[in-house]
Amino acid sequence: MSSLSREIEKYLKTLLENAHNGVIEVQRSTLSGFFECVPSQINYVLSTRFTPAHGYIVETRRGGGGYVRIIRLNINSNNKLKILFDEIIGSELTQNQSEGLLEYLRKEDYLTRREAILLKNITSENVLAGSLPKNMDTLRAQILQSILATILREDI
Amino acid sequence: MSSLSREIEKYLKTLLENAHNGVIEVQRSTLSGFFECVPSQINYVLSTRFTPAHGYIVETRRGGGGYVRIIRLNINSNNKLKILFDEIIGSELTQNQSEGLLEYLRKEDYLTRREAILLKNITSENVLAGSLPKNMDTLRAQILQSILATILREDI
DNA sequence: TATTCAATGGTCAAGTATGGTCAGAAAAGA
DNA sequence: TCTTTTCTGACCATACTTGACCATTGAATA
Repeated sequence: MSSLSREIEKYLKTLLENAHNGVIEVQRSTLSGFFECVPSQINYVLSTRFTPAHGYIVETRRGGGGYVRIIRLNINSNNKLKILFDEIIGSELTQNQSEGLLEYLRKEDYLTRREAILLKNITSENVLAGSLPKNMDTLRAQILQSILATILREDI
Repeated sequence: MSSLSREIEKYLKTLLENAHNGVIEVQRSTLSGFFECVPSQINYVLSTRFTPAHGYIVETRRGGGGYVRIIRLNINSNNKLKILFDEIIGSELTQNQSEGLLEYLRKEDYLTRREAILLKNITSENVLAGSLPKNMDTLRAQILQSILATILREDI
């Protein structure tokens, strides 16, 4: 059972796929009308799935003729990779953010599908389990275990 | 008399049999409703019968539209990996050991050269730095940093 | 020009829908 | 009986949805 947010996300990403320059413009009210939800639902989707960490920038404008513009970042054109790198140094990333970033790197073909899955699993809660492991060697074992499990998967 | 846990286990494994790619998705609440038990019973079954050691990976998501995804591992054809896997469970690995293991996986063509490098860097002392990071989000940032650094390398 | 106001979009907190954890009770097995 | 496994329920964490109220913009109007 997919959530509304996921539907809206999918819809927007389809629009972006079909846009030649990786930019789309929509109206918040129109979108929310289409999906029969409150307008702020759109904001929720944007703020959880179209952040810079996910590889997107959102620009908006209020008032008459207002709009929501979603821009998919393209690494090649503006050295985004190095910028990302700098931004991430010394920072913290939630699972959602790191997942988004890996997905982005995948989409930009900096990672293969398998690489992305490997890395996503490693940075997931299950591996970096809720509580911090006692020491680095334990953590390493958990990571290697995750790697082996991924290699063993039938569906990739 | 078969226990409820065994029933649930059997049920899930039947579903997996009928799934094409060894992956199924269920909802915890639906399942517990079906078997008329408390939701946490499902967790019990998952954690006692669908662990990586048993040949399964479980991925979950909370919140609206949440799910429990069970992925069957392909252990039949890969005895060597399975043995390795069992050895690692609950153990600890020094950097040297994990590097050796990755090297082995590379040599046996379970990993590409690039994958091996990515993973080796992640499990190196520099990333999983001597002292444990303050929290998971910090650790994730360190890992992503390492990934980006590897991607940026021109020699692979 | 200054003011007003309709048309947009933004924020935030509360409510709902999932799933997770853990400790102790109950049941089963040795 | 003693131990292990199973079951239960109270409490927790995360993700999604909704609605009341706020802010900005541009066009119409005074």
